[in-house]
Amino acid sequence: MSPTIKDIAQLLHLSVSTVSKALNEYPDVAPETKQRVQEAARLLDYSPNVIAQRLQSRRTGTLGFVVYYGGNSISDPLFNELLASMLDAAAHHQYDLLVSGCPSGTSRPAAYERMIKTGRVDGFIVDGTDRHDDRIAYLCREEIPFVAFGRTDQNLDFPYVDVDGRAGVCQAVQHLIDLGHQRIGFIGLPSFSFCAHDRRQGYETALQTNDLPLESDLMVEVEAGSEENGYRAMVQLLELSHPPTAVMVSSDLMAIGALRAAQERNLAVGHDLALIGFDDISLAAYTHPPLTTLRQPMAEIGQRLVDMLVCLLENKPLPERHVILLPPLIVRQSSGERRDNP
Amino acid sequence: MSPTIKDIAQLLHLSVSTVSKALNEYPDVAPETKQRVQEAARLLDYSPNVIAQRLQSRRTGTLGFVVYYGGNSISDPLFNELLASMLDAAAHHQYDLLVSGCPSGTSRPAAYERMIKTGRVDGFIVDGTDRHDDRIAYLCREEIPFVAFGRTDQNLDFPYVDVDGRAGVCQAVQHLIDLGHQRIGFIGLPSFSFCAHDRRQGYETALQTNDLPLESDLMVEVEAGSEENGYRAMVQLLELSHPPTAVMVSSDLMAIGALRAAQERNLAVGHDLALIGFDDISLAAYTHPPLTTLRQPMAEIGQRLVDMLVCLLENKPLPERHVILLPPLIVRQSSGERRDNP
DNA sequence: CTGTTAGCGCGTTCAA
DNA sequence: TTGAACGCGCTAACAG
Repeated sequence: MSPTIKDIAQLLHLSVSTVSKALNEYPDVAPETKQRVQEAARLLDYSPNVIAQRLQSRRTGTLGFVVYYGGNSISDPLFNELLASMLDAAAHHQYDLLVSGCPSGTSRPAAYERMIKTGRVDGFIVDGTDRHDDRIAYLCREEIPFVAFGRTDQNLDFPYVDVDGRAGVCQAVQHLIDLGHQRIGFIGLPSFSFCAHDRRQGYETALQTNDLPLESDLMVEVEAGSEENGYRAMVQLLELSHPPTAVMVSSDLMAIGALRAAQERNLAVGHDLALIGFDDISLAAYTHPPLTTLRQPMAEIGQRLVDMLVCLLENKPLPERHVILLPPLIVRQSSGERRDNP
Repeated sequence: MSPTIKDIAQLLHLSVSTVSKALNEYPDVAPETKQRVQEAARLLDYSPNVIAQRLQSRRTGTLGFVVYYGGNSISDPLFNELLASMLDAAAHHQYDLLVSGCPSGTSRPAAYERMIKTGRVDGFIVDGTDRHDDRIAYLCREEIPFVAFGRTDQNLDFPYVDVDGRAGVCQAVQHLIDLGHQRIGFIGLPSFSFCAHDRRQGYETALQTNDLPLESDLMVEVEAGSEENGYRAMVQLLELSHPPTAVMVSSDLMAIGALRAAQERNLAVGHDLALIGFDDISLAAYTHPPLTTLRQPMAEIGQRLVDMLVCLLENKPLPERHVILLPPLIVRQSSGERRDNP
């Protein structure tokens, strides 16, 4: 086994507590013994047992992150980027990140309850909020530290980071209108999710601002943001007697499915049909044609989430309790050029 | 704070050890007291403190998984699927999964050393092996329990799960030859990685078996498996004075970049040019045209890795120490129809 | 069958 | 400046 403080103490004929102090830079220890202890620690290749430290400090130094296989959470291409940035930030603060699946069949709050009650983690990052989110409600009620990526429509005050999907989509749809489009379709994510609703509002706002009618035929809502569902939704729009000339799609994955549906009907996207996605996954630049989309700044989001949660856990004041980031519109070729009025 | 065994003991006027035994289903405790204890535990909503359990048992019940932001590990689209299946399997065995980034600037073995020496984890899953892998060498030397996804060319015996890239690519290239292709290009991953080398061997074997010449012009090796690099490699192949009529690409991400390069030159992939990828990421079915590729069975891989590691940690015999899975060839449209001989 | 005692490895009193 | 004593919450050995 790896050496303990006790081993160092015996080697140097010192007490365990003195060695502990020396290793933790306490002021009340002779410079000389401190030196000796630290040398011995290096010699024996000593590493503190974090389990023991955690038991005694009653803090785990661990952030919890619960993912859902079935849902959109882990299958989202941006998940990787989020995880990478959170790992980076957590390491920077000397925290571990415990990733846990939610066993299917159990309620979502139960997964969080288990992790916190058994003392595995000190707090949570919550990803992918719903408009009415039982996890958020639970965590607020129990006063468990957490930061969410996403807002809710519940009347609860909790710290979050979010992307302004409404403003983003509004800007994107305005871009389509500026290019000369009048019939613009919308493919939305399931509306129980907050961001789905948020993005849809951006679409509606943009149309209303430009005195364009809202037509329910032009708005399709899918069950999950897969390529398959994007494909199907696009087929549905293209089969309308009076199909749209442009479509705002709520995720890049769906946009790629939509692209394929258009291409199978020999529509040249970027010319016959304008398409805009959401996310800016790395593949978006490599579709044919490259996808115009709204970029989610995942690196910043992950870092902010972790920074905020660490503040909460260490009782430091939060610089900002609510962070809302604007997703920049990345114009590529799928949205096309200015169009002659029909 | 959440209640402890001590709280239950005081409530029932029992000793701490009796309560502990009752909760852990020890035989030497009166059925009646066991009943009372378990009722009280439910009443108080007791959960055991896993940190304390770990300290006393000297086992963390945690599997370690180190990822690299820079490398291919976390940015790989299959990473999600691997993680999901590992989480599922780990939960099934009652293990936690601690995901940790490798701080850039430190050596790779150092990340593993830190996790095991500080007692954060009991063992590791290692992903993305190199032909000469310093992590594997370290873990073998220190006799730290681990299972690798991937093999190495070092003379070390360790448990692993791997995909037979050689046989897979060989089959795919044979498929191209059977369709009538004679000039077949190859886009490979960096050859320090084992699987890159393995796949390349499959390509070479297939050509040799069919008495086709190996031409170094037709084999491109990139620095990392990104769309961008696939794009560039394909441009390089297409600019040859005598370009290939088919290309085997070592990853779907690169294949998507390659697809785009071909399309920009107005080549109809699946007709003018055949393309086969590797991985079968979910998007592969939604490119234009859909991508023929070799499927990596990630769900099975993740589960096997975890099952094996758990066996190792619990000193159970390993059913198989070396598992090699065949990647099935998924024929879609990018590889095209049978071709008239030129 | 139950309770007492001890110890996992560490940090933190408080005397000496 | 050092060390003895205690406790974090739990399990395990041994007495009773």
